[in-house]
Amino acid sequence: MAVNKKEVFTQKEQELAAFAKAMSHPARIAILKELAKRNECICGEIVDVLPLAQSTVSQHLKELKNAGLIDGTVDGPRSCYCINWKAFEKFFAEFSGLFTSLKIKNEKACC
Amino acid sequence: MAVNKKEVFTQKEQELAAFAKAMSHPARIAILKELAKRNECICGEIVDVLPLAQSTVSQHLKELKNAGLIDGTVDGPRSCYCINWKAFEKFFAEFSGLFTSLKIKNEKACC
DNA sequence: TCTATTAATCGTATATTTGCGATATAGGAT
DNA sequence: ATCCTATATCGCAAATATACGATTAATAGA
Repeated sequence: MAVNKKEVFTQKEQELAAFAKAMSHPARIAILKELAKRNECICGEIVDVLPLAQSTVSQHLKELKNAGLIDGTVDGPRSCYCINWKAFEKFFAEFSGLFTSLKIKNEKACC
Repeated sequence: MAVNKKEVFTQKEQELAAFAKAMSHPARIAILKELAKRNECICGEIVDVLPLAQSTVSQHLKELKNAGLIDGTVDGPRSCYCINWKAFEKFFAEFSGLFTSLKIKNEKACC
């Protein structure tokens, strides 16, 4: 029975996992690239660039937004998405921190 | 219907997503921490430390192994897991590279 | 040889993710 | 007011992930 056991882990572990999860689909990585490529926020073109249906892209955008990696403002007929650099950098810094702390703990080679 | 569309993205995007996916569960992050903590590879204790059933831990270990993040050698009754630092560093470097390239492309603030 | 121990694998139940078409919504243009 | 365009949301189907107990496999020790 797939009871969700995620809450038994530390807050930090959950945060890092959530960040990784947001990045865990090639479509979302492609979306982030597209968002970064354009300076202005005319973001409707993402649908044209990606080989996915409009509704699917919209869903991926929503997930990125829920994860806090991007901001989006609905503006009636069109909407505007862009990367939330502050949040993104924070997540990335945490992620780097994890990596570094793992390495420090493991100076001795093992296998 | 949920046809797997991952292959329409670039190799790199798929690799990065796969790495992120491996890190996208708090249990797997906790496992990596435990593996890093111990210098020797007596890794049966991971099951004791984590609040999960033995079979579940085994499954997470398998996924980390499939992703290439850890090595594991079965040794009869007990088995030995440890982080594959070479691969891990490679993945992390790629991930950092993505982050950096996103930032470079987006010097101008947008929203 | 028999038994205990350790860990992988199988089977199963449930939850979540992915994807799409259809529909709803919300402004802009005519 | 009516139509057009761009997006979000809904409903559904299929695939994957998560979790566990039971079983199997493999070896170490009595």
